[in-house]
Amino acid sequence: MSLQEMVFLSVSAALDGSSVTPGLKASDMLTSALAERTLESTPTRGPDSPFRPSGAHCKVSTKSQPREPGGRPEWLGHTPGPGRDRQHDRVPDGAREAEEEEEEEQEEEQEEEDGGPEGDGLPRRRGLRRRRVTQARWDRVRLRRIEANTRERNRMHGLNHALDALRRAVPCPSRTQKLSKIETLRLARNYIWALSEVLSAGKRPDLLAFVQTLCRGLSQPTASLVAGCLQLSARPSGPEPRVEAAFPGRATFDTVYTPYRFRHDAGTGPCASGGHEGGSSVSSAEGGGRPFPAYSAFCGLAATYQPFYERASPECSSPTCDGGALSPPLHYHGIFSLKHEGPSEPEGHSDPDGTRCRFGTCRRFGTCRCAAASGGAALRRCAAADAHVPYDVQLREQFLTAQDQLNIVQDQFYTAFQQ
DNA sequence: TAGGCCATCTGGTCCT
DNA sequence: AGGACCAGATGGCCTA
Repeated sequence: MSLQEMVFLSVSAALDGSSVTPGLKASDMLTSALAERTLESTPTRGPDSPFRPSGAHCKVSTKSQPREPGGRPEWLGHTPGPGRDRQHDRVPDGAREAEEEEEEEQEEEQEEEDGGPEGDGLPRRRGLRRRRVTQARWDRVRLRRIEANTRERNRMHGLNHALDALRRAVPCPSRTQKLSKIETLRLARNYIWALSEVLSAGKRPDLLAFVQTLCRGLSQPTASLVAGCLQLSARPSGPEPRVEAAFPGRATFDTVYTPYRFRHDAGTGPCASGGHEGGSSVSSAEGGGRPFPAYSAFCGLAATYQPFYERASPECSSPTCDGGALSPPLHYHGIFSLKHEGPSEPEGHSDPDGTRCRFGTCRRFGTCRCAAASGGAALRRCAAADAHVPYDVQLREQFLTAQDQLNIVQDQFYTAFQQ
């Protein structure tokens, strides 16, 4: 926006008594316009900005030439700002910066005493005093910008790592086509929902219905990919055959209800690295990389259990309702509390081995919350620590295998959002 | 070639 | 003051 345009807009806004830019008054716009003029046409955005390299700068540098974290961008060394003295680039001396800074401050103090740069004797208006952009100041600003860029880059890398972990937690990890970020989040949400429905139903569901739940809200390519990974042709409509008829045998169930890493990468993925990922405990506890336990095991136990869930509110029962009041249809003694309740803090204690418990039900304390935040490990530790209820332990320990899986997916989901 | 996806830069805002 | 977080802008890569 040119100075003329900004002045025009500012005046117009002043006449209207409104702001041109939300949160920015007309007077502020005028001030900023003057400040821009003061900076002697040194835009901070756009292709002419000294803060960004001209032309290609983004993906090329990271894909073809991976840039070292915190490394000095190539453009920095030889892209002087407009009107800059190239001599300064050859003398990046800290002493020189300090000297300039001192000189600058002395000049400003002198101007202050003289009553302004013009020396007219009038008291200088502090609010309008503009600090001149010196080389030292310019370098400092640029250095801070570079550091901020590095932090931002690392932050986004962490977010992407969490998303990768989430991709491995959901079914259908295609080695040829990576799920996009948004599709990964949607699929994870659907997966949580589908597993919750399995647990809440307490019986073997239709495979097709399961897959349809997985594919809700996904794009057609992703839905086809999911269906393909689950060895099911994507059919948006039509009769829903019983799983037993369409896919006899348990292998299909294991395929559907078992995340990829438990089938193929058990104990080797990021979840095996320990930490907060929560998957290693499952692998080791179940026999060091053994495939995830048979689906029927926990289904049978679940069927014998008392109803332990509450259905989600029907006003928005479809996972396709993005941003709506969507929660998995399971609320199991407080273990799951995604959206409606939110994560609660433990009620004044930790679980027996000192692990902070969140979200779950600890058998020992009854109201202790654990599991989701730390995967199934914390819940298992809570269970193993109590030796006075062997029957209950056995039942729940077997049931936890399914619970663990759901917790892990939720854990990945939380991790992705907490990054 | 258009559109989707992504990485990066950037400035603003909020928080510690 | 400095860092985290956020959203807009930009341009590259890939695919239909």
